[in-house]
Amino acid sequence: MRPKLTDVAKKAGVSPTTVSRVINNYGYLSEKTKNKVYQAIQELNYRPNSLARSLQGKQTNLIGVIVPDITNPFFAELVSSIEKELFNKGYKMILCNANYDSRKEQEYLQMLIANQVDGIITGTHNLDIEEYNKVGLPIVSFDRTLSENVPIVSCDNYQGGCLATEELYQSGCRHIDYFGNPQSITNPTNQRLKAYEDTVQKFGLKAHVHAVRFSESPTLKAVSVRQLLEQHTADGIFCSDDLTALLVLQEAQKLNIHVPTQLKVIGFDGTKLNQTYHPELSTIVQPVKEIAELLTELLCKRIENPDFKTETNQFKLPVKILRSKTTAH
Amino acid sequence: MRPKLTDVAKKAGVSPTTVSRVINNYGYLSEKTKNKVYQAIQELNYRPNSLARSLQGKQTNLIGVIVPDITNPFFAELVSSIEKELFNKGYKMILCNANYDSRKEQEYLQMLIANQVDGIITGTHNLDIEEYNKVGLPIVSFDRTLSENVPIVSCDNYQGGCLATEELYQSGCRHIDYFGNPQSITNPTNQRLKAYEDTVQKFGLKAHVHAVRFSESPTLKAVSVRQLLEQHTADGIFCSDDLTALLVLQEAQKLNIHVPTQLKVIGFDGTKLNQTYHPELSTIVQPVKEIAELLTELLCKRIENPDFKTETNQFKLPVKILRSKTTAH
DNA sequence: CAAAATATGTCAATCGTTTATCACAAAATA
DNA sequence: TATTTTGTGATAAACGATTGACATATTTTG
Repeated sequence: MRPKLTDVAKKAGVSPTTVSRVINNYGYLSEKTKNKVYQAIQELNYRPNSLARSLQGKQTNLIGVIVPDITNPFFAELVSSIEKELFNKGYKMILCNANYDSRKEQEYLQMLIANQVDGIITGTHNLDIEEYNKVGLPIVSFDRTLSENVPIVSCDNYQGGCLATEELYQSGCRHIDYFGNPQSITNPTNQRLKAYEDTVQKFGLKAHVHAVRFSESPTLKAVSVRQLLEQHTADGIFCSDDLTALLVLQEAQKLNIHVPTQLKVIGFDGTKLNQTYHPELSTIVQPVKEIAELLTELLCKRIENPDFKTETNQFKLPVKILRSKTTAH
Repeated sequence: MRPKLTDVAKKAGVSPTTVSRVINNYGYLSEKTKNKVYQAIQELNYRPNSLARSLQGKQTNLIGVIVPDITNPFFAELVSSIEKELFNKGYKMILCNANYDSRKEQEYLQMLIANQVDGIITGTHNLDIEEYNKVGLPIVSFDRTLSENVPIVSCDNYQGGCLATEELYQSGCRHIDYFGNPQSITNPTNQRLKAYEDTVQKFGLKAHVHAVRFSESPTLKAVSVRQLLEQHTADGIFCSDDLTALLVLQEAQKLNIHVPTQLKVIGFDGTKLNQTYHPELSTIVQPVKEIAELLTELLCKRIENPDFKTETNQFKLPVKILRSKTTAH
C-alpha cells in the first residue's frame, strides 16, 4: 500500500495537520518540524494522492491534447512542443489521438471531462461545435474554428498560400495546380486554398484544384497524384502539406518528370524532420514552437482566470518560406 | 459548476443511491427508473467524477507511457499503436516525453504515481533501476532492461542485426561498417551490434563500429557520417536506425558516392513513414503493432492480477527484412 | 394468503487530502 | 509581567462517488 499523509505524520512524530501545512506551505512552521516532515516524506517515498487533492478542490494539472494523428510528423512536432511548454508550467498531458474519427473524439472529450482536466487543446474536430460548447472547460484550438469564444491559433495560412503560389509563379510556372485536403470553408487551413486561388487570379492564371484527403492511405493518395501527373498539364504544384508534396516528387520521378526543370513543387508545414531528411523540398514553414507557446499560454491564462479575454480570438502567426531545389529555376 | 450525482438524482426524482446503482449496474432496478436516470444524465450532460470514483477504490484507467522522443517517427508509430490498443481496452494514455533527460523522467515518474495511474509502459530509461523498483505499480518495458520482474518486450534485435549484415554480405559487401547509437551492454538494442559483430566474424570480415548518438542533432550526426564516408573504406553500412541510414544516403549523394553500386546501406526500424516516403531504403522492419499489442496485453494482465506471472519476462518478436534498392546488386 | 423476489429509499462510512476553527503552548516583544 | 506572535495539535467538515446495512414498499410466486 502506498504511504499516506497520516503515515508520514506518524513517522515524523507530528500531527497530520502539520504535514499538510508543510506540503502546502501555510501557517506558522519551524524549520525543525519542516525538516522532520521532509525527511519522513523522503524515507517513505511519499507523494500526495493527486486524486484526493484535486477532489478537494486543487487543480489536476492535467491538460487534454486532442490531435488527429500523431504519426504525422507535423503533429508529432506540435505535440512535442506543447508537451515541453506544459511540462515547464507544471502541467501533464493526456494525449488523445482522434484518428479523424468523431466517435473516438467524442469519447475522448467525455473522458477528459470525467478526469477533470484543467483544460483542453484541440487540433482536430469532427464533432458538432455544440459538443465543445457543452464542455464548460477552458479550451483553445489549433487551426479549427470551434466557437466564438474559443481562441484559435494558427499560422497565417493565407500568407503561406500566397507565398507558395508566388514562389511557383516567380520560378516560371504558368500552370499551377493545387493539391490539398478538402476542408470546410470555416477551417482556417482552407485559407491556403483561398490564397492560391486569389494569387493565380492576380497573375492572370487559372486555378486547378485537386482534392486529396489527409485521412486516405498514402497508396490511395499516390494513385490520385499519379493520375494527375500523367496528364502532364501542370508545371507547378502547390501541395497543402509536405507529405503530399513528397508523394508528388516520388511519382514525378517514377514518371520521369524532372523536378524542378519540368515541374516545380512546393509544400506546406516545414517540419524539422522534412527540413533534415528532405532539404530539397521547398515549403512553407509553420512556426511550430511559437504556435505551441501561444496555445499553452492562452490556455493557462484561461485556467488561472476563467474570465480572461483578449480583444480577438483569432491568432495568426507568420510563416516563412523555405526556398529550395524543388522550386529552383 | 459541473453537475454531480445528487443533481442527477434530483432531476430524475430518485435517490442518489439509485443513480449510483444505475451507473454501476448492481442491485434490483426497474427499466422505468433506469430510463429516468439515463435521461437525467443525458439532459444534464453528467459524467461521474473520475477522481471521486478512483479515490473510492475504482481504477483510474490511466496508463503512463514514457518515451524518449515522440518526434522520432518510430516512437510516434509505437505510441500511436499503443494508444489504439489502450483506447480499445478502455484506458487513456498520459504521454511522457522524457527527452533523454533523467531529471524529466524522474519527475514524470513521480507525477504518474501521484496521479494514481493503473500502470506504466516505458520505452526509455536513464534512471537507476532502483527508482523503477520503488514505483510499486505494474510496469512493462519496451527495449529496456529494468529489473528481473519487469516484463520486457522488444523485437528480435539480434535476428535483425544478423539479417541486415547478411544482406549486405550477400549483396557483395566485404567491408561492412556499423553506425549506431552507443548503448549499455544490458540494453537489448545492443544486440544489433552484437549480431553485426558475430556475423561479420562468421564471414571472416573485420568489424568497424562507429558510435553516433541518437540524441545528437542531425547536423552533428551528419558531420560524423560525412567524415566516415570521405575515407571511402566501406562498401556497406549497417545503420542501427533508419534516420541515420537516411543521413548516410544523403551524405553519400553529396560526395557522389553512388548507392547501391559503390556503397550499400541498410537501416533498422522500418516505420510506415519511411516505407512510404523512402521505399528505396532496405531495412529491418520492427513489428510495431505486435509490440504494442503485447505491451498493453501484458500490462493489463498485471493490472487485473498483480500476481500475474509468465515463465519468462523477455519477449522477443520476430523482425522482417525489407530488401530494396539501397542493397540491390 | 403467506412467502419470496423485486424495487427503491435512508443513512453512514469510506477513499486521502485540504482547510477552517479552536485550543494551548512556548517564545518574543512591549 | 502582560501581551502578542509563533508553533503545533485535535477535531471536523468538506470534495464526489461507492457501497453495505437496513427499512419499506410493491409485485410476483407457490
